[in-house]
Amino acid sequence: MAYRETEKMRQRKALARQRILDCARSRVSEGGFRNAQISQVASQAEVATGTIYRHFESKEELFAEVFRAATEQEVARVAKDLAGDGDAIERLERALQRFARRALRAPTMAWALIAEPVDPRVEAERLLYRRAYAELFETAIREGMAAGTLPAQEARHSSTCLVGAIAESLVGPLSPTQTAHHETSITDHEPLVKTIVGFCLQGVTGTRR
Amino acid sequence: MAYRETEKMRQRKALARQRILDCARSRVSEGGFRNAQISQVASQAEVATGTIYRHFESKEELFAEVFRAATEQEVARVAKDLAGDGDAIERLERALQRFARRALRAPTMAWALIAEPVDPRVEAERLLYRRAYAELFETAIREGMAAGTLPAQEARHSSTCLVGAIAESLVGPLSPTQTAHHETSITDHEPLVKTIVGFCLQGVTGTRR
DNA sequence: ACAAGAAATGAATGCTGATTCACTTGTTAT
DNA sequence: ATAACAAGTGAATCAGCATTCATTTCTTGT
Repeated sequence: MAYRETEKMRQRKALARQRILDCARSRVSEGGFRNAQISQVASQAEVATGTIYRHFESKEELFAEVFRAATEQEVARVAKDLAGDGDAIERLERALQRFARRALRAPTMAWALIAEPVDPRVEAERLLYRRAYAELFETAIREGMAAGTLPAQEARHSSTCLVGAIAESLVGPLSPTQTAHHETSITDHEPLVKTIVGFCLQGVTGTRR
Repeated sequence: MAYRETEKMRQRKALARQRILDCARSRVSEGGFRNAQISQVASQAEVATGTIYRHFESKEELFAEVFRAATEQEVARVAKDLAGDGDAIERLERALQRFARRALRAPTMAWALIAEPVDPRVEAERLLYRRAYAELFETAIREGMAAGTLPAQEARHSSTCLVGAIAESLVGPLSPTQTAHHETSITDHEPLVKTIVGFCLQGVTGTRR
């Protein structure tokens, strides 16, 4: 009996794993999932390609985890905004507004998370998180309905519409072709943000005919 | 001086080309773009794989054309509905409703067109057509604004929200995992359709705060 | 019927990365 | 120091398809 996994080793491994995840994420935030190859991630993380497979089942698994981590952060932020002060409408407004602004500030990553064509394993993760967003909004809508600030409606479907409206509105402005050139130009996105949020709130606040 | 392309030949070629397109489309409507391989299309069209390259630059080009044709049809239908009788609101309602119902009736094809991960050449086509839809809606919204049936708004952005809301709402119900099992079960989609349309109309008709 | 060329064929090739694995290096307990 | 085993390495392999191209089959005008 000689080698036994020790705490030190466990930490070192965890560290390496984290470093790989971080590098993968940084790769994605540069050029999207498309040009994040295993070999690149490996060299950036200063490990051999083979090592990556010691920490992750497969490429898809690795990137699914990258996706998960990145999106969890976003979901948490939205959740926080939705849990803040004010009535349901105000909270929805704040959450939507900030979400859109954050996305527009980190366009490549946002595009990768929202709209980039990805392989099925990662796409599955995306669907999961779209649902997560929708559920957060759904809860807020229900609260609004209970408090009487929002009219009766199918909260589930409304929230989905909301997610779709904001995602679609961002796709254009975020897409690499749009972003590529005037990377630095300070396009004023505020009108866009205002309309998106306006539309969404209307959709939710209006009374059904 | 011997062979000269004749009318008969030209027609025959056009026919073959069309048959290839049709088969490609049928492949897609079965399992999406993902499992539509050149070799399969070829065998279904009863030509050799090489022949396909006599008619199309590349796989992507072929499928971009499939996409174009399928989507053009849809765009035309929406355009027609938007050009019908009634005020802007009624026309928008009709167009949205029918669009959703058609999609839900042919889920695999709709999913391929709306949400399936596809390669860049085809994705480009998709963006184009999302824009086309948005522009149709935009026009309708402007007409409504001019006629006084709709309040002043950024028609461009509103229409994008509209496209997003409807697309997102359909993704869940259309996705293969949802569709696969209860293929035949007659899920009643009407409540969904009703909420989507309600949300969209609200988003467009409500007065800005 | 035949020559000149076009179109069709499909087996062989090529490409792009992900994945593997025989080997090297590192770690632990004695 | 050494045995026992784990972790790390990266060149070689593999896989899945798209694409090519030498060869065969078909068309046409004379």
